[in-house]
Amino acid sequence: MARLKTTHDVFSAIGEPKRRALIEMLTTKEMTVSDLVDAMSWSQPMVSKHLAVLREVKLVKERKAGRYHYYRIQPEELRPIQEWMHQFEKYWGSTMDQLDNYLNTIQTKVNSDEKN
Amino acid sequence: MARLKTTHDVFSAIGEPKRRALIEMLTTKEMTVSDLVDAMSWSQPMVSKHLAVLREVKLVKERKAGRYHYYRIQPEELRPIQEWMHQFEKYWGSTMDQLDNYLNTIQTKVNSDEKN
DNA sequence: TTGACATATTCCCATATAGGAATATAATGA
DNA sequence: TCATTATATTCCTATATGGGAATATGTCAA
Repeated sequence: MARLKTTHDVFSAIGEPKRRALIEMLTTKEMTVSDLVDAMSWSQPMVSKHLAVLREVKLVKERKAGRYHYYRIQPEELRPIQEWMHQFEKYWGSTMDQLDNYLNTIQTKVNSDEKN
Repeated sequence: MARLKTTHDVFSAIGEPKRRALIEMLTTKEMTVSDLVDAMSWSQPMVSKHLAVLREVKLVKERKAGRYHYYRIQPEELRPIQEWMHQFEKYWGSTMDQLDNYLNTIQTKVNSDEKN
């Protein structure tokens, strides 16, 4: 088969840098499509199409007011990512360096049982 | 243009569920390709090809010992994701304790739903 | 009503997969 | 040397883009 659809899940959806940029832009405020077109300097169809992907995975929510469509982020939908990262945090504590040390320690132990 | 290469960055690389599974499997120990083939029940070329993507974005590191190629996770390469997520933490609370509570709540809810 | 504005969708195309199968490369041991 | 084992790469194909251009849909205002 080919690659997964970008709308398969949140991980796929945020794989595209432009969609991450949209999410960042929407972090603090609700914005219309044309607000986003101005802010990002992309074509209007490009903005609409990336928003459509984010909408499908529910990372953004649309609120229509006449001609204007206001988009806002749905941060709770990012939880799967946070949870996925969380499984690594339980090994590393607060810093990446601690995780490194932890992994080096246990992997050294495992290696004493090595095959060669 | 077409879609970004999966090796474009860490975000693209982990968009594929199988690659996330490999990373999870490598969290606690170094493993050879055949270890991973056995653990995941995928074909050997499939494992090797997904590892190649992870290797290219430096999420895993290879250590060759004779015929065996040991792979280990490079956790510091997950930092871009952690940092990107950090900006949203304020929406659900920044501590892992709160995340734990959230997860426990969900789990409890799921369990009680199953009983009905 | 009608033109202008706001947004979404469709068409087209070049590109990059993911997966299966076959094959290549490399290291080992008898 | 040669068969076996371990891993990587190549070939093939169906599929899904992301971007540009054109167009459709929806809404408002004069």
